[in-house]
Amino acid sequence: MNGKIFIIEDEPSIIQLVQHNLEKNGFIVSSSVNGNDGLKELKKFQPDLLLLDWMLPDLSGIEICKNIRKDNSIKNLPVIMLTAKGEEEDKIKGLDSGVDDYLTKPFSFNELMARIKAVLRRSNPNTVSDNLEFEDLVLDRIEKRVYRDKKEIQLGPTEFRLLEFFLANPKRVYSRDQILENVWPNNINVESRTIDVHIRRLRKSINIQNKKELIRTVRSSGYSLI
Amino acid sequence: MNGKIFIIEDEPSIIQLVQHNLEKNGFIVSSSVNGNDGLKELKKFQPDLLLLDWMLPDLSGIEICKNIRKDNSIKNLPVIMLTAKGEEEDKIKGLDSGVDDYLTKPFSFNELMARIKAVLRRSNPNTVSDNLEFEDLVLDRIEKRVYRDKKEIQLGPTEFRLLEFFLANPKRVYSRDQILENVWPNNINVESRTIDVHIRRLRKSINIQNKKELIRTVRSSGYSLI
DNA sequence: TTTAAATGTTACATTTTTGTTACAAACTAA
DNA sequence: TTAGTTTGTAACAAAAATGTAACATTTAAA
Repeated sequence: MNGKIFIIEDEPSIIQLVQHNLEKNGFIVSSSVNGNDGLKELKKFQPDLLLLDWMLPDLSGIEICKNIRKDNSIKNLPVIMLTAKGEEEDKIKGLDSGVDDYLTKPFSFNELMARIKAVLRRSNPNTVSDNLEFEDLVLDRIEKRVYRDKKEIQLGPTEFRLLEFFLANPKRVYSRDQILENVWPNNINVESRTIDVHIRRLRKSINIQNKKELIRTVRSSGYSLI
Repeated sequence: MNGKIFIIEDEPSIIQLVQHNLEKNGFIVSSSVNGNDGLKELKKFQPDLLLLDWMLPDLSGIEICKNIRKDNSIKNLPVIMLTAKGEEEDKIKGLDSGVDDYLTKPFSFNELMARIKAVLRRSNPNTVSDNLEFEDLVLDRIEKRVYRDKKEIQLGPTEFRLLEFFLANPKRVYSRDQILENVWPNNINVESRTIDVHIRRLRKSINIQNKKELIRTVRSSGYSLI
């Protein structure tokens, strides 16, 4: 993955979080905290996609979007709009102001990632790769296969999702709660110990002889790759 | 089928639709929403055919076409022009500006496909094939026949469509929903178990002794070839 | 109309996946 | 060290997904 993404969002903590995660996924990211600066920097940066906050201190997201559609040099830039919950969602749904997709805060990073990929795939099919890789581990989302050291490994559905989740941000430590939220279907209640068991199953599957352990336990925090 | 097609068209929804369908039919597709960018990207992409909108925000289709015919490196690129209904059709008919064929919007995808094939067959006979192949499996769309290991196999209509669908992207895992959407006539409601049964029928038909199973079940995800 | 083919559905057997528990082992802090 | 906490592991039962055959209904063909 190697696209460029620009963010216009006035909440620094969101920028930081999203930017950090996107960069880990191989994107090149730049950002701005208000609309006017954003529009200027946008043109310099030439992104493949724009993440745009709905409420900004100066211009609204809608206005920015209209400006973009009018400007020939960036007319076709795909835009994903970010809205706070309840913040006139319907309007956005209704308007075809050229927004390619929108997302309601708070959103999970996985969801954002999925949308980004969908939008990029539409506009620029070569930007997105559907393989997740980490060291000698390869996960093919299209064919739903996993390889370690070029040899295929059989995983159950939950193990697959679990690994997919970790691979999006290798090395990052996830708490059991975070894992639960992102890997299990919504609103499903499972004991937190369940995760340990699945981790154990995943470990069993992806470990091969003479190769190092890939899943790290961080006591009282959670798990991560490497 | 393995040609590369480039699209210059300012209406994203048309691009999306056409691109998606062409890719399903095995073409590699790239696109641009305006003339100037299009001309540049065209040369990089080296397509076997160009779908060109008549009305574009910057250059007109005609101008683009003239540019192409002047440029030695892409001089012979076949072009199919797309025109909105009533949009000076006659002019196009009359002019020999090097357009190989033209099509009036709205057009059916089947019609587009037929023209593309016709044009490609003329210019580059090897690009077009109406056979889908995968390993020792051959599906002939014209004669509606299927062969495994050179021996003909009898399939029911649904089995045929099912196999045709899988063959467009072998190895790719499709969910039952995706299969439903693409193989069954629109808006038809069938139980998702129905798919399993048809898969089973297809399997029964295409499996021959001593040959490996061709349809893979991916538990909780769907099915794929190989 | 009669007959055969194609299709959708259901029921049941089989296999796989999953969640939970119980206990052992490892770790931490006092 | 020891007590308390956290994690690893195996086993088991319950739930879910899939394969298969049989049957009823629809559609097409003769």
